[in-house]
Amino acid sequence: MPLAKTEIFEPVDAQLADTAKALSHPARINILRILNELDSCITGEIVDRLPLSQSTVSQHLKELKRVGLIKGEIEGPRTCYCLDEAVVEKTKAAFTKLFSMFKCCQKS
Amino acid sequence: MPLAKTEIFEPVDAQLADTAKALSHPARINILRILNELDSCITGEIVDRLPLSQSTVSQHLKELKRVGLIKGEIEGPRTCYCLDEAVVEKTKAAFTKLFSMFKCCQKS
DNA sequence: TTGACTAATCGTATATTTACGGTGAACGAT
DNA sequence: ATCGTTCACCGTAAATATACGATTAGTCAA
Repeated sequence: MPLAKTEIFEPVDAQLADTAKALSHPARINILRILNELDSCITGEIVDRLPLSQSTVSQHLKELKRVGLIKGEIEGPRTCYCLDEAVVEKTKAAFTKLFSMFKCCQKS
Repeated sequence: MPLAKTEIFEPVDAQLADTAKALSHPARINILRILNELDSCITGEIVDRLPLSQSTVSQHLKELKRVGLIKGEIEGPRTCYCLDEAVVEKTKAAFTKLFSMFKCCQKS
């Protein structure tokens, strides 16, 4: 990408697009499912449940953390991750708002 | 990316991630808004409304078409684009389902 | 048929993403 | 103090994504 023209657009759309980017890999959606199921867990536990290396999973966690969907808390030698419920709810609201904009979604 | 490991994951997540990828650029979200507003329009009209070149817009349209969110119909020398309402509604449902999975989104 | 117009595609440059193995910092236990 | 464990981060390689100008194919009007 030769120059990210992302700052030219509406902040609302830029933000939504950024969050969509974080959701644009199945591993990351999977991680969200895992964290929702277990409430909170250690990196290693997520690694065990995914067919990816530790370093790759760590990168995916970083991306989810970047957009705020998850929080990581250091507990001794481990890091304990969990969903940031406030951000998850806000994200849900943002997508709901996007889709409720469409005329075709207002009929039903 | 050295080997897309995307096929290892659940088809549901892969599909959702793929659609999220299409939504992961503000220009593409903008295009969806434009098509929703105008019901249908020509490529050139979209180009006029975006701060991007014709070829770049064409690429974004191609990506949206790839995941089915929009349809393009050739009308003489032009192409007329519009939302694929069925796919938009299905996509809305898919995201709603994802977010309704979260415990924190069930409380409210 | 020629000329103008539209838009997809090609080629190119650059940035980002995804994946991995390896390293190292931080912690806890012995 | 040393050792093992955990995991973030580095470097690297390959694939994709984003952007643009230029080209091409197609259509319509004159």
